[in-house]
Amino acid sequence: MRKSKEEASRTRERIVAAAAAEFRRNGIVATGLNDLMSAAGLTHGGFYKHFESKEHLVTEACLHAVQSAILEGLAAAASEGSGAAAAYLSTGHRDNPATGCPLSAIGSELARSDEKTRAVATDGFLRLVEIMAAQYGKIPRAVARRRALVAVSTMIGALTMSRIVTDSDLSAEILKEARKSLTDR
Amino acid sequence: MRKSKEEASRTRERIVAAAAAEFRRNGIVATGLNDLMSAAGLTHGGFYKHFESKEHLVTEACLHAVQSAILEGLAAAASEGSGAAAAYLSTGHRDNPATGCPLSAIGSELARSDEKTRAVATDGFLRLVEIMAAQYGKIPRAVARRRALVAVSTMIGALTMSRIVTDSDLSAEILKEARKSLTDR
DNA sequence: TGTACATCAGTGAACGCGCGTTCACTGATGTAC
DNA sequence: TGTACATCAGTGAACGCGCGTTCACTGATGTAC
Repeated sequence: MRKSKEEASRTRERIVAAAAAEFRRNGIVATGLNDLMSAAGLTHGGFYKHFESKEHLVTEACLHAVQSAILEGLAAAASEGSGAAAAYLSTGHRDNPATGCPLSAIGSELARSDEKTRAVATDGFLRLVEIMAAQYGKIPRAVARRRALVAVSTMIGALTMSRIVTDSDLSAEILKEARKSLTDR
Repeated sequence: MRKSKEEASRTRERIVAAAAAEFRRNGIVATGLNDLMSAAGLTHGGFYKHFESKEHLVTEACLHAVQSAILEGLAAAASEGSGAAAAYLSTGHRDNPATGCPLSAIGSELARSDEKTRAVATDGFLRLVEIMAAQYGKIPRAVARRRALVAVSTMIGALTMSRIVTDSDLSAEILKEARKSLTDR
């Protein structure tokens, strides 16, 4: 039953993609390797042919999530004139954590993850900061960066809260007010 | 071994307090009832004399966390002139999630909790919003509320990120910039 | 007020279950000659 | 190029463990007379 190198690396990629989605959907701790491997169309036994441990997969899944989420964020920011903040603070993003920003979807779990995973998350955060800073036009780089640091914090906090809150009007209001405060300048 | 009503209700309170701390320290899913009962100085068997299920305890622990965190936040905001934002965005708060705001400590897990728990979290969020709004002086109530909605989102996002980030300078910078942007007005 | 009985807080063993991880096995792929 | 052998991706059963939950039991507390 050995698979070709090419097919094996595609399998590995499928596991990482499934993990990136499931972790964001259900949380890291709450997602079992069994569910994960089933989601990737495999049996659980083969997991350790690809990864040393669940912890290692978490790091890779986080990297995958950051990269795909950033790519979509960039695309949205480039195509619309409304910018990255509006795309980030949309109800579409709120309602689809599995394909969205991991900093919002699993933020409090990332804070308890190992150094490597947190380094990957840090990198993703800084890329988001740069995307925001790049939108501020002709102000000094350092000033734009500082403003973007706060803007991205607002985005992450607002999206997280919009998912917690039980009142759907309040949820929409949080997103709207955050959007307004980040785009009215 | 029956205990008096009074002692029993003190025991119950001890379990809730231990849960509130442990959930914020280690996360909800990652905290077992066994650890929790030990932390409260009991054996695990007695848990169901006080609570219907872990889920019910989560709701109560969240309420406890919200109330005590708010009380401390209020005290800090009242005593210092620097305001609630400065207290919230301090390194002391960042380094002690077990006694801090649950929205930052377990935000992404709260988003996946049941309706009741999320209602408690919503209430806590709105109280934080009111505390912030009350600091804005003589602007219309609705305007202050909208501004506070964004301010609290920024506080939650910035504190969460300051705990994720692997670079301690960056962590401090996130807190500092968020503090500046919320107090320089 | 004192006595007899019911209640129930807390203990500790046990339940089934799913977790992360390991392992013997299969058989197609890759490699060496 | 063809053949023989080693490699290893994936399977499925099994490992020990801790999870949330249940239960029989103990004995002090609460209650009824």
